Amino acid sequence: MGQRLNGGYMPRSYFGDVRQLHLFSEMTEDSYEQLMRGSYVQNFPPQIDMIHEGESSDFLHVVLSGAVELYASWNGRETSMDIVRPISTFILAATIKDAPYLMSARTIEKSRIALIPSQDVRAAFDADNDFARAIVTELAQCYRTVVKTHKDVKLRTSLERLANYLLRQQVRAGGADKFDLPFEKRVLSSLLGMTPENLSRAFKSLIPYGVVVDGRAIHIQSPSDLREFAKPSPLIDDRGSITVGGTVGET
Amino acid sequence: MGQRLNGGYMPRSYFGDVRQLHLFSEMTEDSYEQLMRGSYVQNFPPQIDMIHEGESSDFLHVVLSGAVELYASWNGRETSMDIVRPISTFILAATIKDAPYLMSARTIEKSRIALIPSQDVRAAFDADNDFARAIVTELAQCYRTVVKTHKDVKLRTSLERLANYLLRQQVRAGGADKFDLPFEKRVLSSLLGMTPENLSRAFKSLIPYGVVVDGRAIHIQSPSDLREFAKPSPLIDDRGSITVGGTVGET
DNA sequence: CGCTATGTTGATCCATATCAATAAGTGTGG
DNA sequence: CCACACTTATTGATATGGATCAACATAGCG
Repeated sequence: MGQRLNGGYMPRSYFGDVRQLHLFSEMTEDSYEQLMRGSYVQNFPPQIDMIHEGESSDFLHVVLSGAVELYASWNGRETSMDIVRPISTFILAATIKDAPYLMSARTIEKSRIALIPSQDVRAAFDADNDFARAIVTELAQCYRTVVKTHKDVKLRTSLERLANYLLRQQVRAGGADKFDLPFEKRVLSSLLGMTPENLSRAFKSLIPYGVVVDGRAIHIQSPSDLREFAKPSPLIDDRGSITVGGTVGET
Repeated sequence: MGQRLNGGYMPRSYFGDVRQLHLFSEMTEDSYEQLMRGSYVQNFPPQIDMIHEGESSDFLHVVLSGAVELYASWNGRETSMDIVRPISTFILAATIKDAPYLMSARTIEKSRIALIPSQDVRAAFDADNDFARAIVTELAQCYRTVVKTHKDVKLRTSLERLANYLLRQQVRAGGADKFDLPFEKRVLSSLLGMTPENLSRAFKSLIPYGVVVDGRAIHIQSPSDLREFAKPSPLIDDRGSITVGGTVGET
């Protein structure tokens, strides 16, 4: 403990950013100061591997800016599991259980990451009852999100997953009929469990439903047609949409 | 509240069975008595739907005997998500979040189920700090199990999933080279994300690796050959194996 | 401005689903 | 306890979603 890599101790200017997460907002000031004392902030360029599955979980990570891809590998294959955007934590479960990471993480953009020593998180968990309860809420949320993702994969074809993904993104874009994909199509294809080639063709297949694609720009010309095809369900597609500092919408 | 369906209040004879779950073992005697006071036990025949996805979560369920299939549906399709065996709880996350069930549940055998009113669970969660911490451990466990299942589906072919499933079952059977499938092949195929026809052919494809199947009886003649093909990974295949009252093996 | 990574398109292959028919269990009631 | 009925499992034939391989186009980026 105490070894500083780069970036040094966490500047107090970030204290507020991290604190606004549900996970930390109800902690006692004491516990929070204690946690931050051993934490630090690092800046990463894009495409940097931060953690690798199988390693022991030394830090709880908080994405302050940028974007992080969680992915998994087996037998030479690789798949994207989730994309984490500010301001959220990741690998909380591994931290709490003091168990190896189940997923790897790499930046997909230039990112600023807060690193909180796992043993400090566990100490706060033991000492602070409200923090323990906040972790329950967070983990229940994470659990339900993975269950939804798993239903998505097992119950839908790749075309249906894409259609529903676009509708979810439209919601995140505030309902606008034009928005940009938040990352490369290559990453999207892996996230949706398909190949880049298949994704390319899937976009084509959605033209009859009024989906127009130009690079990363998506135009949903006829939301009703797309919805009729996609048949979105709150039990799969309602994901916690984030407005900085608060989760909006029950999940 | 207070409406008794059938089975009446929980007989004290079950108090110990439920208490031995990690989830409840560290509760104060007070909180535990409080929880049990409003709970009851019901016996179900096989193939009975107990809860349906989308409903609000009125009870935390505990499987005391038998087996329960968690499954999910969308647009006329259905898939098995997990099988819950004694003694375990299910739908804890929905209970805690007071959110709708994401999965349905039906008995696959004659089963005895304890029903604990969700509001009592939430009350205990608020009042009992140790219980809150036990829930964290349980949810982290659940989360990691779903992540593993999701990796299994996204990274492996159906044949590879079957091979690894058999190896996991072998572990559960204490390493014996002969054991029985714990439920119908139809259910197994859905759990593994394939059709019954495909499962039937998959078993055939494993013959070269020394897998002999006769009804539900499995004989793994050459574990080393099967392992060489299946390439099991602790980051996917180590699932919490249960010895009544305790989880054995880190997950 | 050219290199390299990303994305598209076409041809083909493979895994898995579907449809159809049969066989084998399994449970139920006479 | 057996016979029937119904469900589950197997097997074969075929269809299809999606992967792979290959070539080319395009877009970022240094």
